[in-house]
Amino acid sequence: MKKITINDIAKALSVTPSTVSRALAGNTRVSLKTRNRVKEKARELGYQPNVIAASLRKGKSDTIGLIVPRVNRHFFSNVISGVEEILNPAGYNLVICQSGENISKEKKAVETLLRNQVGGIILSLSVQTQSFAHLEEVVRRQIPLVQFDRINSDIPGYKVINDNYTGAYLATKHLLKEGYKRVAHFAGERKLKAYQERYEGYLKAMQEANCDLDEGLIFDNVITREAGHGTIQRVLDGGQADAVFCAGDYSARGALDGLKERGVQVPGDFGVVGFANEPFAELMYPSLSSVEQNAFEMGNKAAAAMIKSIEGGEVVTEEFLVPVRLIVRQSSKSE
Amino acid sequence: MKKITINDIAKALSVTPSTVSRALAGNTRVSLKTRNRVKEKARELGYQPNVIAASLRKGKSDTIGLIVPRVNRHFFSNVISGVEEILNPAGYNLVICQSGENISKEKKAVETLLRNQVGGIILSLSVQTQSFAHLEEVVRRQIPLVQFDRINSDIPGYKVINDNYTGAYLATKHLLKEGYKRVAHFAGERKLKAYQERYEGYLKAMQEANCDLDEGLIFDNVITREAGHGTIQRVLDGGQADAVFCAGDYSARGALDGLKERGVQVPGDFGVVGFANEPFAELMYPSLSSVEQNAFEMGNKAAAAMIKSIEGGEVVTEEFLVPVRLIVRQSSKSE
DNA sequence: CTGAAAGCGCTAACAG
DNA sequence: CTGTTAGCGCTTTCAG
Repeated sequence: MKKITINDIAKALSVTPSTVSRALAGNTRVSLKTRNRVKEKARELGYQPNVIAASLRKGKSDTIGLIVPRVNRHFFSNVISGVEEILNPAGYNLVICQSGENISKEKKAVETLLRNQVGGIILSLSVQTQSFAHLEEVVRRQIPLVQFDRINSDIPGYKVINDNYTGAYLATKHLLKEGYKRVAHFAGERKLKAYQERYEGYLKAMQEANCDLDEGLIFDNVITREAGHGTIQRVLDGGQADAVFCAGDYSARGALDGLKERGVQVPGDFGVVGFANEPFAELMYPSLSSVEQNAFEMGNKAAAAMIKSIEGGEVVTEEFLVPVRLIVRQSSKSE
Repeated sequence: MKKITINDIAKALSVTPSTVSRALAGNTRVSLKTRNRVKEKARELGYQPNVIAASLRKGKSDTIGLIVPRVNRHFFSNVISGVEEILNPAGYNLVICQSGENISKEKKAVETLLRNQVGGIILSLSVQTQSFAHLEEVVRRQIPLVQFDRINSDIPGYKVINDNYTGAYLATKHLLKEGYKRVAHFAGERKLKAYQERYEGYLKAMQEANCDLDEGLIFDNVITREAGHGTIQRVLDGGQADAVFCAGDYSARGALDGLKERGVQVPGDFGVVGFANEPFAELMYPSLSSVEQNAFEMGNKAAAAMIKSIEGGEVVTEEFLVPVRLIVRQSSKSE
């Protein structure tokens, strides 16, 4: 029941381990005949390569680390699928870590991946993250780093982001076109670029419509269902808005809950558009209009960028924009 | 920009690498003073242990592999969180692989994990899986294996499962109690124990109610939304049932869609209960009654079982039952 | 309490 | 086309 190694194959065939290693790697410098004998014997003995040993020797591994805030978010789990779809056929393995939207878990995840000598790290920042020493360390160690969605532009390397600006612009414009006049915005953590861009897209649409830009229409850091639910009450009490564009579907859901409780007619008296097109959006009553992000494609692009980084050698700083599209449902109709 | 190793620390302190290794491991056989000097110097130099090298030497790693059909299923992503909650504090890392409900991807995942010398594998079988050579290989190699949810009882090792039987029993009984007479069952792949048990729980409730057990009420392998949608048409055409207990929420959702299209009143004319309590269950209209599985706790238990396997040494075969509960919503009321 | 030495399994110069 | 040799970074006997 001993583990069988290339040495065992070598002995059985009276060749050296180097030859076996080369043969297994498909190196054409060893004769086709030998290559086949080696492969045959390997199968016969039930040989399984020890990638740990190979990684140690090569100082590199074919494992890519992926850090996401949480795997049970529709968006992130689809990104994961997208990443896998590219990475697996290319011979890379994926290790997934969760930061739980928590900076210290994020740091620990980075550290763990580095200690495991991963070949590269793909990550989306936690909302909490404000300091970036852990990312700088990755760069300093020359480990390829690809950021997606929630990124920090100051860190070198490839980045893959949604066209948040356009999505927000379209969503807001749509509400205005449907006849809503005073569109509020439930923003996310604006220190994160994704949320800042949604904010800007919203602003742009409002300015184009010559809306009197009221700071009182902007509510920062409203991303959870609870926050959405609480904030919509304040909006209704103040009476300053008749619609809201939310930077996320969860706060939109909370807002819809709150509106229902207060007996406000949606759509009609109040319009709501979210962002992310979570699976629950189409199931709600009224169904929630939302901006769909192409999570799967983001995953594809991030993985492709990672492979390029690894194989390219040098660090390239470039941002890829993934298009989004507005999905109009009931919550934002004119009536 | 060289990587710093224990040798560097050893040189800087004029001790040997062995001492550094022991000191870092907290071995009390080295003096407290030396231990502190080593740790201090390690910090100063920015030392990061190379777990790859340690794993190679020890022939074991602190990485646990987790194989799930897909991460973007509510149930599985919650299991992941539950597993992480136990594993991380215990000093283990988690590698997550997706089988995509596909036997060959599942086999490849197992192989990859073995090649990476993981310390153990936690998995839930893909629906497709009918042959188990890959699991036997894991056992043969003496790698701890913990199965959860979709398990094969013939493979040795710990198993963590839902109380599927009771859940199905309660769901079916509830429908009967609400006045539905002829309850159909949309079963899953009955070769999988989880689905077989749900089937048996259903049977038991039907028998207790002295229902004329009609084979025509049982529909095998109906787990997707599409299958549920298609099958409910046949049920309605046949007119043999006035309610259905589905082995999963997706088929229940499909059934609900189909019933709505046909203008059948739910609840009232037809009752529906699902299984899994997916997030969409409470949002549907009518909201879907379902059996909630405690995914998070399953994850906890599976992780704890894994640690026990690793630390215990010998293979213990034992099944842990995780309780479930029926959540009654609109779709199964009497009217 | 610390050191010396060997080796986990594999790869990659360098030779021939 | 194949062999020799050295070593990736760490842990662990065995000595002392």
